[in-house]
Amino acid sequence: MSDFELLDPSGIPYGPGAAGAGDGGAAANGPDPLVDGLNPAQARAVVARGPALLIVAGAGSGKTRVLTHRIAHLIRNREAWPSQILAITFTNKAAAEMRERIDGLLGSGAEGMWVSTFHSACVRILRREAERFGYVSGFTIYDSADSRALLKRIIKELDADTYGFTPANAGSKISRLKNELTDADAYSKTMNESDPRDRLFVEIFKQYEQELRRANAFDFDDLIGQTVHLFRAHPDVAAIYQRRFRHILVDEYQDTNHAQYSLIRELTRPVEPEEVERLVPPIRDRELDASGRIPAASLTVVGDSDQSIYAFRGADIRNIVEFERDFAGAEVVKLEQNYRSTQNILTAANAVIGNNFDRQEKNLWTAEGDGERIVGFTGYSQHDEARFVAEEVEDLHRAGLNYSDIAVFYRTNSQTRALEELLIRSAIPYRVLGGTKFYERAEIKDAMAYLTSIANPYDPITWSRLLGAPKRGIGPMAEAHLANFQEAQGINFHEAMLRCDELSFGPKVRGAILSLAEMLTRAAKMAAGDPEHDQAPAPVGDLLKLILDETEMIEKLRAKRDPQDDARAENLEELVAVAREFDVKQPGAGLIAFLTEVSLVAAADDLDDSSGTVSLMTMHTAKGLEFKAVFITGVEEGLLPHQMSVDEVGGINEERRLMYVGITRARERLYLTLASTRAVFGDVSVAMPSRFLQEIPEGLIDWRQSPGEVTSRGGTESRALNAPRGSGYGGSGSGSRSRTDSSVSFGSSGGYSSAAVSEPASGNMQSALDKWRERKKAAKQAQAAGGGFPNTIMGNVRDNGDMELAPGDRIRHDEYGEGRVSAVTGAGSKRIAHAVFDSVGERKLLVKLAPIEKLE
DNA sequence: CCGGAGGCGTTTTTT
DNA sequence: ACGCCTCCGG
Repeated sequence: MSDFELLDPSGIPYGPGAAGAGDGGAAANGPDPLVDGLNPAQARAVVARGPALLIVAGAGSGKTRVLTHRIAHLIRNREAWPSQILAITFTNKAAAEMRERIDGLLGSGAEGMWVSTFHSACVRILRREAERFGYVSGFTIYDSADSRALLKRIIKELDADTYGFTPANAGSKISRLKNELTDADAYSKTMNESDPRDRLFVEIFKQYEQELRRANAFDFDDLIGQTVHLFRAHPDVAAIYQRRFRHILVDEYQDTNHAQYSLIRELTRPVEPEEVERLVPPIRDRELDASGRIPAASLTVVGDSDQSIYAFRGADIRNIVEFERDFAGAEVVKLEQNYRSTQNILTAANAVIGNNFDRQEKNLWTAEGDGERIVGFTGYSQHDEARFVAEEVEDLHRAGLNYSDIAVFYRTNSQTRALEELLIRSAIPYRVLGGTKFYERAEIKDAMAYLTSIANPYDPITWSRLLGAPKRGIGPMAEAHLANFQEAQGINFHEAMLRCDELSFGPKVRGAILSLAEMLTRAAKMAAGDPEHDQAPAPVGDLLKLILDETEMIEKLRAKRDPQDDARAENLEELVAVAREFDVKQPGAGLIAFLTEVSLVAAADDLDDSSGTVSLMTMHTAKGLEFKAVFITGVEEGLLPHQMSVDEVGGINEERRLMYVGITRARERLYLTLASTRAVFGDVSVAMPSRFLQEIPEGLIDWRQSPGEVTSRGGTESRALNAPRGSGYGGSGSGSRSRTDSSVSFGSSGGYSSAAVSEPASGNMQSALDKWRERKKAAKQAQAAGGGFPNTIMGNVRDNGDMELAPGDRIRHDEYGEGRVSAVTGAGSKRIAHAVFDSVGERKLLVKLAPIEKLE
């Protein structure tokens, strides 16, 4: 991504044919592999020409196929060079796939085509044009954590926390405004002058903008917003891109926000004659229309308003609803035939989404037949639910399904804990997409801070981070002195550190600063290379290795006793591997390209079809993906729809669309699971089945265990169990709570709390506390020894140590009963026993953790 | 200046 | 229940 050419590789600028004048039916006679095999609507979407095209693409209706064929069709018919095409996708992975498929359709030569996300495309433009508005090309891209760190400083400085401002709430408000293309100045004109809180917010916003600029940094929202700003403030720059991109295609258009919409608007403006004159290289006559303008690029958007699920980050459904009014001469093509799912799954999806009153009628259908019924299951708790998922995954796998054909969805990331625990125990390979991502881990951010600072030595957030990692005796005091010096002298942080003799530091601190500065300077030289001495820029892997070696970050982690630190050291080694891989895949691309790629990875980019693992993700991350078997978990009121959404206008409808997205990801098998109690913040509470379940026709769901069964059974059991117990904490008010069944709760929390209450009676408060602490410590140690997976439930922790199992051994499992080991595979803590149980048949168990004992 | 311990807020979804 | 942050003792 070092540079880009405005000319086609063939050397002929803006060439083949008169752009925009194609008649669309180029290959009307004779077979055309790009159109044959498509249904009439799809074919129309491929060959339609004109200023604007909206493809309303229902879930699974083959829109990716249509998009790739459309682009290939344009190129093959010589209506456009690849370099004249800009295709916007939702994730980097989707972009890579689309490029590959187009390559496949054309045989070769889709180079020069821009296929990327909004954010990547904008970074590319901004890096190229940064100097025009006071940035330099090596600018840092702040992720939300960096933004929050900056806001935290500003809020502290302004004492704004006393007015209830937090980095999070100020950040989300700023983000919302930026998505509307409102900057601090514009906002200050519309605000309520008499509200001190509003005035303070404007001050925060202003300082935030200033600090970003001083740091030579953009936040996520800036990437889009500043590009729009660039185009509006510099028509000559805009003209370069307006001229270059003759065909713009945008996927998932229903999830574009105002800033993204504005970007598209800017890019699809004609170039006026006065700008045409200033363009270099010179314009050919055939690029111009009769009035001397370069005509507007043709725009194709693909979307489905039923799948709009990003309103919370500013997505505006009106962009797609009003498209026809917005872009004169727009044609609309509807794709309703589904090629992905069975009819049962589609019927359920249609039934659910049909409850949204504010939509256009649309029905998905398939020619493929009904398929299996949807399976429903209600567990007593989220662990019960997770156990069902794990067992069912194993059954599917035994039935011949690859693990990578299976996905488990949930509404919130916190739901992964219970699922992971059961998957680990069942020895099912899985992968969590999104959540706490690799690049968000502290140790990774620490190491990345060095690389970022090399590219942008003006960035205080990054610099502050690397000063303290690893600990080297440079604390907040030293940092503040250096930062003041840096600002006063107008130099960058590395220079300020090199000149720390001019400040009065003690010898120890001074030495630490100088050796750090020396290392950074050396690394920066390596990164830049030296063209005069024929020295190429150093590979990113070498830079990273230098940093890790000199700082001894890995060694220091290994020296600690905490097993978590071993995992951190491994993560750093993994990072080196990632960098090396980047160097191989994009030789000579350079440090900035690496940093950009890392900043813009999306959750779904991690998906690897060949990994052979079950995929866990939120339903948001699942958008655009498909799997043979899909589990939607936590289908409960308060979770799906989420509690937070019920008060928001349109909140429920958006949740319903989310459910719709989830359902329509499934090709063959769909499971809907829930639990009748769920632990939230540690407290167990009763969960009700989601309203969305009632919207699915009854006969479609095969309930293995219905919500009704569990409530009645669990209720009876739990009442007997908890009869003397009162509500909440104190157990003394017993019996006062037996009015309705809905207030019963299960699980161990009741047991624990009554034990805690009775403790003071038999001793003093102190000893009870000590005992509790000891228990907690023991649990922690056991967990660490057991491989350290998160959120093990206390009392459930197991460690079978080095239990020896051999084929033929009899074992007893807490849930499955007795069985016989048929084989043992794997090694060490990952040893897996394959066993046949008398009651439930074949199961795989992780020897170290499974609740089993060996029978003699 | 650094590490541990206790206190507090946290969870809706993401580029 | 957990992790982050702050406060306190070396």
